[in-house]
Amino acid sequence: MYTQTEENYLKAIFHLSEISSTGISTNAIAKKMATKPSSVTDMVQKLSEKKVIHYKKYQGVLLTSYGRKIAASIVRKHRLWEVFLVEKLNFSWDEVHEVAEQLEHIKSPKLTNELDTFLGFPKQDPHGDPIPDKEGNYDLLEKKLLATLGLGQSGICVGVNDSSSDFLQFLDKQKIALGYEIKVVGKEPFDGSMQLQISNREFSISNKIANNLYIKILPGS
Amino acid sequence: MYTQTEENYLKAIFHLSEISSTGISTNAIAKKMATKPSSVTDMVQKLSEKKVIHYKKYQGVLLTSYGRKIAASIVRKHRLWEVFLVEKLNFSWDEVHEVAEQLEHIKSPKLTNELDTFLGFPKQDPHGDPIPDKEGNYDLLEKKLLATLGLGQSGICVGVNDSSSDFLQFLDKQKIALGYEIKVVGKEPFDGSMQLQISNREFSISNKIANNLYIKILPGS
DNA sequence: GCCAATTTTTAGGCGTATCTAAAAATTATT
DNA sequence: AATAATTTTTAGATACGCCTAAAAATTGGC
Repeated sequence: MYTQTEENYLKAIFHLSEISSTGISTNAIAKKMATKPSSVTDMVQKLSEKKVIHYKKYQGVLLTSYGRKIAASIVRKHRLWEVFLVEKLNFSWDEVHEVAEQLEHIKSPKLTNELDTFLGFPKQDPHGDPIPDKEGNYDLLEKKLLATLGLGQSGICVGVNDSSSDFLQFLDKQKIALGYEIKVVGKEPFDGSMQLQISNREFSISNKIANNLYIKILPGS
Repeated sequence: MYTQTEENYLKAIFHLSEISSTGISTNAIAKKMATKPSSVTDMVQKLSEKKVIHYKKYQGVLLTSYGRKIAASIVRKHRLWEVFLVEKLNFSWDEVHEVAEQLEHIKSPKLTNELDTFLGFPKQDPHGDPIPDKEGNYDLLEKKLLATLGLGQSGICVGVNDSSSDFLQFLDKQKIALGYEIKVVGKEPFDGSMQLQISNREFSISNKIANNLYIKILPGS
């Protein structure tokens, strides 16, 4: 069994591993965990003894396959709870993270799997991130600019390129927000503008807008 | 903010207060928490500094009104989660406690209140214990012998007087179990036997049986 | 390839929550 | 009321997770 702190370190290393494929540095972990590098050294030595990470002095760490499985199960719980909070308890996109950080540490395989069933086996969380299955496997969703999507494709809005207040206010006015599912229902070759559908609402945006919105493609679209 | 351990001590003192109305002894708390009396002394000194209990050396402890409110909010969360687990996630009566012990420490007033709404503002948990409201108020349900119930009254089966295997096997055969709601639909003056209804199933039991089953009366019955 | 800058580790300390063993206070017995 | 039994508290120790300060190893610049 792992303490909440150990689980948080595993999760941090898991997320850092998704970016850099080399060994994860003590400093990188310290930054992510908002602690000091010396504390990280203490913890990675402990995690190494527990065989969940590979660690050699001064060489950074990597998850063992065992450690990766544990980390994935924590991420699975985190994202399932996020879906629950948004879909069943009227939480908004930006309120879920803090609570899910707590709920992800609840230890009960039955709870996790029944929750999964209750929610209808969702494949993505409200931010468009994939939910690992019981074995820890998940689909990597590709992040693209909205402008690159083809007709009929849909995805979840996950970020902006330009964060000027003009642009953010435009998004607000059009009721486009992170976490929304957007479907491309038309593309205008002449000016690159796009016809979009968000929850049965249709409207069009310019090419400039489409080049400033990041989207995660939903599989099978 | 309180640590999980502090919350568990508060809850233990809260439950012990429901029984004995005098000061709660160090030993009683140690027994309930499965720790040593010396550990309890350490903790009650800390809780006393935080003004959640009244404590004078060698004289036991009592919750302050502030402490009682905090304890009630933990019990509220525990029991709401129990309802959730049983009604939404197919947990059985006896599986919920361990998981609820973890879930009760999640800190998010919005979560608690939305959960309450989602569940339709239940007044009892699956064991028939009352769920405190936001202010920490709750109805005390009276525990009675089934034999003392009047015609038309109903309650939740919460315990047995006689735990001989003969008696427990009888309950099993009749499909009577803790947590079940029982309604009295007939009383026979001649031999004191009773006609019961459990989830649309009707059958009768002898007076001897009725004198060995504890029931919590549901308000308004 | 050497020296400086950076990163990482070690050493020693702190607060929490626990324990055991022993001392102090209370309660019960005669 | 004095002593015995019990309860409670204190004292000192341990594991966890964190810190600061200093030492050691690695990396980068010239």
